[in-house]
Amino acid sequence: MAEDELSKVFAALADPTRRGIVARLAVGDAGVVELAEPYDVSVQAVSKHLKVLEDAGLVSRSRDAQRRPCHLEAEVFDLMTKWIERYRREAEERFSRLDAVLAEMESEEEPQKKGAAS
Amino acid sequence: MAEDELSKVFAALADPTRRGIVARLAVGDAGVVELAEPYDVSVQAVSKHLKVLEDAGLVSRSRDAQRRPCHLEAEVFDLMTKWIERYRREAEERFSRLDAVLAEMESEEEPQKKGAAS
DNA sequence: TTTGTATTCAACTAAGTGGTTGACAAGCCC
DNA sequence: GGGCTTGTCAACCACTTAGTTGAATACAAA
Repeated sequence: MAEDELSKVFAALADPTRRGIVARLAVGDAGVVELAEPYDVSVQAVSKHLKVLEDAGLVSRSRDAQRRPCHLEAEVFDLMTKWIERYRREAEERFSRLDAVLAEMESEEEPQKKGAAS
Repeated sequence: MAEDELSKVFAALADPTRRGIVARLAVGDAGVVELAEPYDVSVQAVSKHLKVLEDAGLVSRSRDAQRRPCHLEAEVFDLMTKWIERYRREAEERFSRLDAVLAEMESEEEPQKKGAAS
């Protein structure tokens, strides 16, 4: 579940400009023009980036006259962190178990050839 | 630093097939054919996915006869986790400071109009 | 050596992405 | 209202990407 929401979040953060926007929004809400300033691209391009971030749930937007201030939604980060931590933990546990498993395999079965994953 | 290494890692994990491969590799090392089995794509396609993962530093490969077993490199996950946690923390801190800041702004300056980020 | 298996390389295609420019809507301010 | 600012929409372009098929490489086993 949340399978392709996760895809959207990762894809959104795969772009340095978008990560920069996130970094800036972590400091405080801002509008499109303001967010575009540090970059050498058009305001329209940044507007597109924001749509990607919004679609991924990383950013929400409100209304303030003509401005549409962008706000960073921190909760979505949890989704990523959970996914990452899960597999990192598994991989690390497996790594720390390696000696024991290897020793057991060698004594019980054939000397390791095809490996542990079937 | 590590700016576009981070891009590669995020981009690599933005694809559900590649996340599936990572999940599988967390259980144990495996070869290309084995990794391709659960998916409805050609072995060549999976080989390409593995190149992406390898290029992002998420996977390393060794030699075992004709096979090139893939191994999950857990360290790169730290890079992501650090980035994510940094901005999440900042955003959350800012959120929890919001009341105080707002009150101070209203009493000292004009009623909030353009916001805190300049 | 021939056959079979695992993997990659090459060329191609369809779709997606990040960028552009130009036009237009929405809203303040004079 | 007229002008300025903020932001989006539309059409277009260059490039990348995920997939395909077909041929080639590397090695084991017979």
